[in-house]
Amino acid sequence: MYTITLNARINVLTISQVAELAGVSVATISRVLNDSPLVTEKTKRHVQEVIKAHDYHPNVVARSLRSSRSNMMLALVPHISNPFYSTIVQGINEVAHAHDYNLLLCETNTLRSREDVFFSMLKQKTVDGIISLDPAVSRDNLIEYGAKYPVIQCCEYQEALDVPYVTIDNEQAAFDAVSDLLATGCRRIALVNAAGTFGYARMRREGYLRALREQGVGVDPALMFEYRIGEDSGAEVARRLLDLKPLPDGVFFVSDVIAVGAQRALIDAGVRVPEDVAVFGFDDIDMARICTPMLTTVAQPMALIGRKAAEMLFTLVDGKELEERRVVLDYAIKKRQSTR
Amino acid sequence: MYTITLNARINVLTISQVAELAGVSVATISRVLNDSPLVTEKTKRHVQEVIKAHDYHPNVVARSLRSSRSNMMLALVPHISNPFYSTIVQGINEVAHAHDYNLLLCETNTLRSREDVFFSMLKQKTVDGIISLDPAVSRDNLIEYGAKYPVIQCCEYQEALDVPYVTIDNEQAAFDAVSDLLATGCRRIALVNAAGTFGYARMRREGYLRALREQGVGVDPALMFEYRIGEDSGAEVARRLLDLKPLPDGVFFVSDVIAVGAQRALIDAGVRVPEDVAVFGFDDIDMARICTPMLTTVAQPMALIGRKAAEMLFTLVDGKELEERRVVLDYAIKKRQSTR
DNA sequence: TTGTAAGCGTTATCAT
DNA sequence: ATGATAACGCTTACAA
Repeated sequence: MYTITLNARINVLTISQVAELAGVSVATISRVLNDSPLVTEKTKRHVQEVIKAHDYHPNVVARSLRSSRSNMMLALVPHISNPFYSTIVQGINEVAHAHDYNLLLCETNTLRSREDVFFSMLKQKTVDGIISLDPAVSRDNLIEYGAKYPVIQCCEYQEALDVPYVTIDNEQAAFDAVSDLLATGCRRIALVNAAGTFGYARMRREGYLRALREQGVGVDPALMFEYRIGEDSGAEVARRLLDLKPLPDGVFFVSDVIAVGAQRALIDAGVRVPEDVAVFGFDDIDMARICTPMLTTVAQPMALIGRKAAEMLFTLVDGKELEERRVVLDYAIKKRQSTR
Repeated sequence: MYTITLNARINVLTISQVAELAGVSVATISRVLNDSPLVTEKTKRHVQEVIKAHDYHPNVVARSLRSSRSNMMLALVPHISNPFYSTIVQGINEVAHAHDYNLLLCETNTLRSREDVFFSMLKQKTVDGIISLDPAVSRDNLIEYGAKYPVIQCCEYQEALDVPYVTIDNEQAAFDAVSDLLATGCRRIALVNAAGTFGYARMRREGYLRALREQGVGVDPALMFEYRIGEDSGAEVARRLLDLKPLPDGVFFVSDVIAVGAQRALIDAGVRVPEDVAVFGFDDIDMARICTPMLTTVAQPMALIGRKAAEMLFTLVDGKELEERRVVLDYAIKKRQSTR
């Protein structure tokens, strides 16, 4: 005999109530719910009818506790309001929903303590996997959790760690961008880069240096800048650029967000773009096609990157082997008005 | 060879193991964990040391199953990559983290089926509360769930429903914007609005009409447009605007995202802004200060709106009474270059 | 003040 | 093929 206990707040059926309604055991209900082949077609149909008739939905928390599966994945981003990240997240979300998963959105604000909390959710099975978009993510967590749980590095990655990743060829993309700047006559090309602790920043700097070297253009350390993500704005970077005498004739920004802001400030200061200074961005966010002049940039396939990362994560979550542990997607140079 | 071992409980202590390590019962551990006053200072300290020494973290799923509290809240947004929403979400997130809560980010893509799934998480205690940013959210869900669970309407709201909300005075803001357009000489002012099914769209239209009426300017239905959120781009809207003969001398857009895109297309078509057509936006997203000409707009305090909504939600989650169930925050008119 | 034990709603392992 | 029942890890009466 089953006791029927109604939820205090609202009439939410439990599996045992459904069992009683259907005249079978909870085990049978559970089997139908999980598509077990051990149920006759007849009882299966009957149970499904009862479930439908009473609008029963299994309790996901209980299921998660018992089965150690949460149907939830986590995306680690530095700041969600950054359009570069939010577009990738949209791609991740598409795939997550297709797999009947939900996305826990976690902003680290590049704080280590936050990050630790999020990674520990893997142990607890609060989430089944993590996609890290955070370039500041710690090696330790990546090593510790990446070895035991589904973890994918997205965009930023640490090669040595054997944690699967999806990215573009940052060095070559930067090389292409700077080569284009050189080909259109620039000779004093500034580099506005993220912190050198980030792999993508190092690789883009390599590409920048290789392009200069290949054209026999000398490197001027005074032209190489670093900005702090989430702290320095494009306008601030522009001020530092304007202090340069003479002005550079081209600037390669490793982020569109910074590029459009700096370009705006440069123009306000009377600089002509691209006549005085050519501006090259990176990412191809919406703003790049809306600012004036429209920004020449390296287009990253952001939604695709997100979708791919999510698909890789699900392969891991399903306990399968990844065909490619290192996925390098194509980028594209978008020539617009901010360069010659 | 690299294999992911799922369901393997590695290194994860349970409460009973900690109890054994500390030489007390699980109940005592639980009491320490939950700050119960029924534990002596001495045992409390001892237990805390053991917890710290072994890096024990309670399993949140089990806790959630038992206590019907998930420490998770849900934000319902139409599209996360829309900068207006992502900035509000950032505000929500700040408060959530301060309360030791996590944010489940749910994109409805304005799909009813999605929405239903998310609301039903309240029943299951998968989430403790919902903040809806979706203007297309259904009355039914708001009524059904709003009466029984913590639900806050954010920006968009349905007055009649008695579900608490935070917003700005949309009618007055639109009135102010259009009045400014009129004051600077515009007489043929177009309205580019969201679907009339949305409350904020109706209220902004009211403000538009009141401003015209007050200045004795006739209303021309041919100047009133509707775009579909997430489908029509600013460029498409601009095309429809360009079909108008003669062109309007001012346009009031109820969304910056559409305004900056349309302005860009207008300029590309040879229209001078603001000389030929003045452009007024709404929201004050980052792009508004970066596009050329810089966009005159109604600034909504997005991060503040998000924070306020989250605080209200927590009041409800804590079972307390809301001091204000209808919060109307201040907006500000930002005059920039796109109007005269 | 501390311990014992009964759930929370599932899934999975036994029997039958 | 189906049913009874023991976990999953925690909170909380109720006992001691």
